[in-house]
Amino acid sequence: MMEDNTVHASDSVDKSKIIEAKPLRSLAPVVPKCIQSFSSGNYPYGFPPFYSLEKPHENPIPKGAQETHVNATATEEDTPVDAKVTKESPVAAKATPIRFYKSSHDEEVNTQADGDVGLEGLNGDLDDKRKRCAKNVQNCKEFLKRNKKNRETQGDDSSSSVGISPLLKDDGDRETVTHVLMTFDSIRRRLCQLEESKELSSVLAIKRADLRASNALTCKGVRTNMRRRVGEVPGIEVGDVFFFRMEMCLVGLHGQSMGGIDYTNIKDEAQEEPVALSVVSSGVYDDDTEDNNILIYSGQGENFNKKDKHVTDQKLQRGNLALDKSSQRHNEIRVIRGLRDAMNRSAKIYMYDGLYKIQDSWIERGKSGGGVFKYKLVRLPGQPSAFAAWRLAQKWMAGSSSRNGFILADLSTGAESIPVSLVNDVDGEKGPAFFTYFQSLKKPKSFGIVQPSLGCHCNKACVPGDLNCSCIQRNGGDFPYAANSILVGRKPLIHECGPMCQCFPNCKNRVSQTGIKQHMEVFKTKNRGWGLRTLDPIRAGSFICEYAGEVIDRAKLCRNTEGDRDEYVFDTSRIYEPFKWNYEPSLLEDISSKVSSEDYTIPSPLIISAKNVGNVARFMNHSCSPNVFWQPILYAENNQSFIHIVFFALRHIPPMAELTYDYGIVPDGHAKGSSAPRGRNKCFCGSAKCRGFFG
DNA sequence: GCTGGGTCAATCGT
DNA sequence: CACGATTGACCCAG
Repeated sequence: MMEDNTVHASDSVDKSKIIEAKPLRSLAPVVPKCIQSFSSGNYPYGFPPFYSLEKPHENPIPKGAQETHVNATATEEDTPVDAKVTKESPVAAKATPIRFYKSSHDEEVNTQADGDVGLEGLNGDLDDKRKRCAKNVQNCKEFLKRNKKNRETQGDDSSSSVGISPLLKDDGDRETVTHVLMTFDSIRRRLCQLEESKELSSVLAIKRADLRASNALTCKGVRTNMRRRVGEVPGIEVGDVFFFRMEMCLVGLHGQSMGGIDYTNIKDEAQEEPVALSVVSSGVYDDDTEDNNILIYSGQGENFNKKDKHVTDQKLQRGNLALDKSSQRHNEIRVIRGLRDAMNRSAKIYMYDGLYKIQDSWIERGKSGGGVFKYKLVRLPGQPSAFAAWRLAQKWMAGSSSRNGFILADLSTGAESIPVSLVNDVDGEKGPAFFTYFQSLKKPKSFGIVQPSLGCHCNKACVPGDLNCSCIQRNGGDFPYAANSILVGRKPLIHECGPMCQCFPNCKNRVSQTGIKQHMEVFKTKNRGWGLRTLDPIRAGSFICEYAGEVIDRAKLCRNTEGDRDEYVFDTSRIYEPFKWNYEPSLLEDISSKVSSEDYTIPSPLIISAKNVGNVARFMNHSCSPNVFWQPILYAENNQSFIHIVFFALRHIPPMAELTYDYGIVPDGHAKGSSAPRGRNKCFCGSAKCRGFFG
């Protein structure tokens, strides 16, 4: 492939060349489109006041917020140890952001004079409105700037309940990385929800929830691995997936919010030179190769000078220079591989593919004729398969590659719109015991909760922010799902639209009723029987599946327990360790702080047996640090409402990862006959937080 | 339902 | 301390 147009960098490049600085873009004044939104709707602020359906004591209580948070998070692996030590700090207590707009919530009226533009001019003339909007935008920008300035002082505020200790901010660990990522996404989801329901006036429109969420975290010091480093990053594992560039910034994997090459200057004896830290290959420069252990990475820099319309060569500076130096030093470089999201074509998924070293570099003629730097990165041996495994999984899904231990293409035999494959590359077992595949609940006639009002009367689909929709009302005014059917937050009960509703079946409030969306497979584990794993990367909050099966009563469960044990039982009356998944309101002080309980409070216990009838959920194993959680969901069918147990992704899940949830613990009183320890299973989840048993 | 151009933006080194 | 090179994420027109 080395042809005439290919020259080795070391031979013929004038490394002293310096690029001409030229602006690539120009800033234009922004005129907000604010007039329509102010005049729309019957209510002055765009939406009517409503009363939360939650119990009153579940509403925000800023007073004890610190303690509450600590308790709520202590259970999951997302709270750094140091963050639990909350010493009194007057700074933290009075750290009030400058509010630059009025909240749309009546009870959250802005009292701060500074930057308060208010909405009292709503009835003024259009010019006045436009001016106010412009001022609002101005204030918004000032706010962000001020946030930036405050970072150094606020960022060190480790006494804040949400902050991270200075030590962990420099060098993280797995727990902290997970905590930061989950906090980021919880806020991002909430911002999307607010934006989609138009609870914010259009001047405050959050076009980029990812950036706003990241800004909130940076201001509060919820970051980790801020020390820039060569090589591996503590707490980040090869194969981890990310859905936004900002996520990688926040956990110190790749410090550039946009740039593909991250580098830093390091000082040696009297010498200072740039070295590369990480590169993101996102497919825009066709740097793909057949061999997944090799990455041909293109240098940065335009090949076309827009000013004088001349073809230019890339210069050996910035990222290119850093890559060159790293090559000479034989430094490790982290590689992040990006691919289009198959579920959401406009989005991208990034996977950390481990450490590489530059083996070769040269200059090639690009399509426009200008010189382009090329770096051949080779993956270091001994690392777990990540990107390669992902690509292989894609081939399996496409059916273009055969595989070891393949038993069945579709275990659901067409019941699911996406096939569920069955594989065993561990031993000779040909498959799990016989059962009937069924997607939902089979319930006795006696079961069901009759509700006075059934179903909404929306025509077409239910729209977020439409408070006339009775289903949205039942959800406390919130639409439970954000774009891409991502669950925004956990609640004791979520109300979906159902067959009784008049909205179309494609209404976005029926996420749990449309079947699985991920490619999954049932596989034989080494020590836990059959398990369920995903072939697709899964975003936090994604619907996975319902726990399908037969609704049974406790008497029947006990009968089963005495004979051969029913291992395929879901029982809501078990004890489930609480964990925090929803957004932390104190990170969104300037926007809105509606909190809902994350406790499981099922009115009457629900027991589902998937022994004879069930879906993929029956294969999900237990873990003490799971990546999936369950959420009760209610909707009406046949004049009755039923609770369904529905699983969602707790965090981002890489392809080929096993899906697990917490089975909970059977209360001693229920372990009828047999003594508690005997009724319980030894846990093989292998997590650091393993309780040792479950069930 | 896809593509392509336009817009606005966070970061860290210069 | 301000600036600028980088190209992501999203939106809307075609």
